[in-house]
Amino acid sequence: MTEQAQDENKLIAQRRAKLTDLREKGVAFPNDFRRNTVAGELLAEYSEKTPEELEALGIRVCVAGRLMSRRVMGKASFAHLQDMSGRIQLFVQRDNLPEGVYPDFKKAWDVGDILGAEGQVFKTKTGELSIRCDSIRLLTKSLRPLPEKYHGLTDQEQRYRQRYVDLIMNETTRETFRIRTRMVQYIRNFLNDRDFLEVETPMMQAVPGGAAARPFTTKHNALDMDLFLRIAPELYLKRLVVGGFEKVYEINRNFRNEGLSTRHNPEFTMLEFYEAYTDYQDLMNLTEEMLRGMAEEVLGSTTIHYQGESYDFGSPFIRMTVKEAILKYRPDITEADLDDLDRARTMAENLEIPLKESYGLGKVQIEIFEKVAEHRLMNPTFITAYPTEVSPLARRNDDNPFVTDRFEFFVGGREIANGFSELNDAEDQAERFQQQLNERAAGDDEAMHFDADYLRALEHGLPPTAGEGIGIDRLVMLFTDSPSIRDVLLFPHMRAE
RNA sequence: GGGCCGUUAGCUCAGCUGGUAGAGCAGGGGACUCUUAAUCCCUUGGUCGAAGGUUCGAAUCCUUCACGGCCCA
Repeated sequence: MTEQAQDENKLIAQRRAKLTDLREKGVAFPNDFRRNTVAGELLAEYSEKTPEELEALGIRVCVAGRLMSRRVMGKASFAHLQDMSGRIQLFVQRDNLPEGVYPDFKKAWDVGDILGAEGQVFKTKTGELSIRCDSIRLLTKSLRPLPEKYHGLTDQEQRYRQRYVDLIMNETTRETFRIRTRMVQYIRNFLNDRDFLEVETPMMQAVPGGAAARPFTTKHNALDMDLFLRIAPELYLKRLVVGGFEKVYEINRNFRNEGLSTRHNPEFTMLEFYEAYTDYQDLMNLTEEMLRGMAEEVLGSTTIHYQGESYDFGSPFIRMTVKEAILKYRPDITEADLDDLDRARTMAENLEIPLKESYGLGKVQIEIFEKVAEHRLMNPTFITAYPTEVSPLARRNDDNPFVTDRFEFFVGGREIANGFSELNDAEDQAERFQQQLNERAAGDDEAMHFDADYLRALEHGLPPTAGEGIGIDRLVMLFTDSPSIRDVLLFPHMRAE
């Protein structure tokens, strides 16, 4: 038995028999039907017209799409055809069609089939815009039954595994992915308007860099060489700034070899952009402008409703440092507690945070921040002054080299973006890479690799630059009120069936 | 990784303290020329996620596994 045969059933067998009949009669999968409009266009153009006006206009149209419902009343039927733009009702009458077509429509064709129809636009007695068909054809036989018309497809596993069925059945799914595309288009327009250059950098890298994460490995056979799927494009984009592309961005996939959750998929989409002669403050301003504008344009509102909460993208975004955030949410902790390694470790242990011996003060502070503050950052918030220890690619602050000119951006308790003034001191970068190697040797397999070519690029001179990464999937979750990252990925990663 | 929940017809779901399975929709047959979850009459359809175990008897109880969902780390 073939794999395919395992889920065959009577319904499929009946449809296969109908397809066999079609093959015997001639071309079973014709491709000569041409439509001249779509459902949404008809509805937009003629919904407001009266039946009399439509009769006087006498508009003839050709539409095509999937048969989603059929109500047979003897010698006449109503049906709904769904195309990319929406649904239009068909009125199909035996005596308005060539001999023999109507019985096929009733018996040989099934809900789910792809049809082409031609006729005049009119309104039914109940006022629904419809097409009175005088020609109708089967264009593609569907062999598998669709889910039930009322409840549709609700099983989440099937919605993810068989996204094509989910898209056929669920308008909210279709809308989620349209919004996703509009968001990405908004970003492209926003950055293009500001003279950023969109580029593509390697997905397969000999040295994985730009983030602290475990990479996927692969092998190039001809070169007999191990390669890593990229965890970030960062180091390549900054090489381009060295090369003189002073404003660049890339929107593309990153791959991280981590567990799956409602917020993690092994491949996910990231926007990264870099602009020379700006700093992280400029970047925060740009981010705020972009996200506010995106909400207005894509959702028509600066208030985002997510899982019962509301987030305000219209007011100025909150800005505070890592330490301020900790002190705000834990008034019992003092600044002095955070500035001393021993006292900070005690604080962390009281909070039941597991610490490694190798953690310095900066890492301990961040662990405390993540435990007590991060999940409480609901409205759009920039957190700044990240410790240098946890920011190996960011520029040190001029007044306090313990921290960097870096921010992360949070909404709804979730990290959405990460940006900083870039470290363009090649010698400092070399030391930071060395420190990462030490951490790797100490057992941290997420520590960064030493990238000698990147250092060589920095030695040519990276202009003062700021750069940022924005997680597109999490942003889309927020904008589409989706509880799981799988809801915003067309084909989320699943275990084998 | 841990806890809880789920997996029954193509889909959405019932199935009680164990007695070998049901509905609606879809499908098949019939009636019906303004319906829209069309309606009315008749009707087909199941490896109850998988494998073990307990029992005279398991969809139901137990164990393990698979997949998914939610929460936690």
